[in-house]
Formats: sequence, structure tokens, C-alpha cells
Amino acid sequence: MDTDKVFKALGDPTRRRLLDLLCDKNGQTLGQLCENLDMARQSATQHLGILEEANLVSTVRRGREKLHFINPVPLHEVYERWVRKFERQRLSLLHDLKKELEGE
Amino acid sequence: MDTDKVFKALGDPTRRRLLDLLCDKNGQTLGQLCENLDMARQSATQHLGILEEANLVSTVRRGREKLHFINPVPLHEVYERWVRKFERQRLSLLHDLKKELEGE
DNA sequence: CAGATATGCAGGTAAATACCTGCATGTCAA
DNA sequence: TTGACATGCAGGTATTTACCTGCATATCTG
Repeated sequence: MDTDKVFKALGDPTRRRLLDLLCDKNGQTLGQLCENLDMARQSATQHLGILEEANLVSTVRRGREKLHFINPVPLHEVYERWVRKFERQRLSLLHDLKKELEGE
Repeated sequence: MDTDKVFKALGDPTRRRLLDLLCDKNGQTLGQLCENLDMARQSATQHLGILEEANLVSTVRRGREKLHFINPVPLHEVYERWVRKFERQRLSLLHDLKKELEGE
């Protein structure tokens, strides 16, 4: 997994909205997704391309349409390899501050 | 929590590195963090400012030094409100594809 | 086939971003 | 107090990014 691509992809509100839309109804076409976006179709295409690059979205062509499917795996991996690392520490800001100010 | 600030902050590899460094040893000074970064001190200051804006890092001054502490709460909230939403769906790409191609 | 529909592709631009240099300020320690 | 040290602040620049418009291609439908 390319961690950087995933985080960069999630760093834009439009792309998070796209994932939300796909979460509500998976397998939507580009046109359907655009109806909820308030920007040119071509812009949405670029965002979807970035999500696809990050492997957060997969696509299949059906005739002249392109169907978009959300892929939750990278999100789970981000959580497993990244978020939990910090949670595991059970870092208490106040506790650390106290120790630090007391000269450890 | 400002979700956008958190995701934007996490979208840069230098800032993720800073969080990693603080995870290894909490409460480091700006100078200490810079030793591991290979960029000008002033650039690191900007990155740390963005992390602080996103509430991912808190700081305390001790004399002429500034101590940096990681705050795991926004990461946990990102997970709770965002990542789990997609996991909960138990989205199976192949399953969805099959349904879609069969005309639902 | 012809027209409508869905998407792809090629630039172009304004704003945001990630760096930098130079200098100022504040704190410690002899 | 004075010099060393840690950080703050003010720009400047090159790259990236998020939009756009215009046109091309492919597919369905009558």
C-alpha cells in the first residue's frame, strides 16, 4: 500500500465526499456522483482518478458508463499500521507534561 | 474537531514523520525534531504549526525551549467517525460487482 | 445512420503549499 | 552584562493542486 497516496487522497474534502457518496450507494456512475458535487464533471474525474490511484476506489466499465466501487481495505490498513500505533501508547498529554515539567 | 485540518495535516509525509518521532519520544524540542528531518528549522516550524492547528500536537514552553507533545485524540476521532463507517459496511468489491453486473 | 448520452483527454489558470534566506527576540550561563 | 543558543517572524519562490473550457471518442436508441 502506498501510504502517502492514501493520506493525500483523503486530504481533500471533495474526495472524502465522494467516498461518502459511494458508501451510501456503491457502484455509482461518474454522472451520478457529479449530481452531488457542484463542480465540473472533468474535475470530479480527476478526484476519482486520485482515489483510484490510492486504491480507495475501483472501477468497472459497463457499456458507456463507468461504475465506481469503494474499497475499504486501504482505510483499514491505515488504521492498523498507523492510528493504532499512537493509540497503543495510551499517551496522556497531562501525564507527559507533568513528568516533563518535573524534570522527568 | 476540524476534520479537514486533521486530514490535511496527515497528508504530508514530513508531518507524519514528526508524529512518528514524537511517538518514539514525546515532549521533544524543535531542535531535537529538526535533527531528524533534513530541512531548515523554519520549515519544520511551519509543519509543527499545522499539526498544532489540527490539534494533533500540543506545545509548552520551558524557558527558551518549546516542547512538543503528540495528541492522539483527533486520530481516534477520525477512526471512530470515519474509518469505521466504511468498515461497518463490510463492503465486498466482488460481491457488489457481481450484483451490479447481474443488473442487481 | 443520426442524435443523444457518458466519458476521456489536452491544455490553461489562480491559489495553496512546501520549501528557503535573513533578521529579530527571548533565555541561559559564565 | 555578554555571548551562545533556541525559537519567532517576515518575506520570496518554485512546485503542486484544484479548478476550468474546449474538443474527441465511444456507446446506446430510435
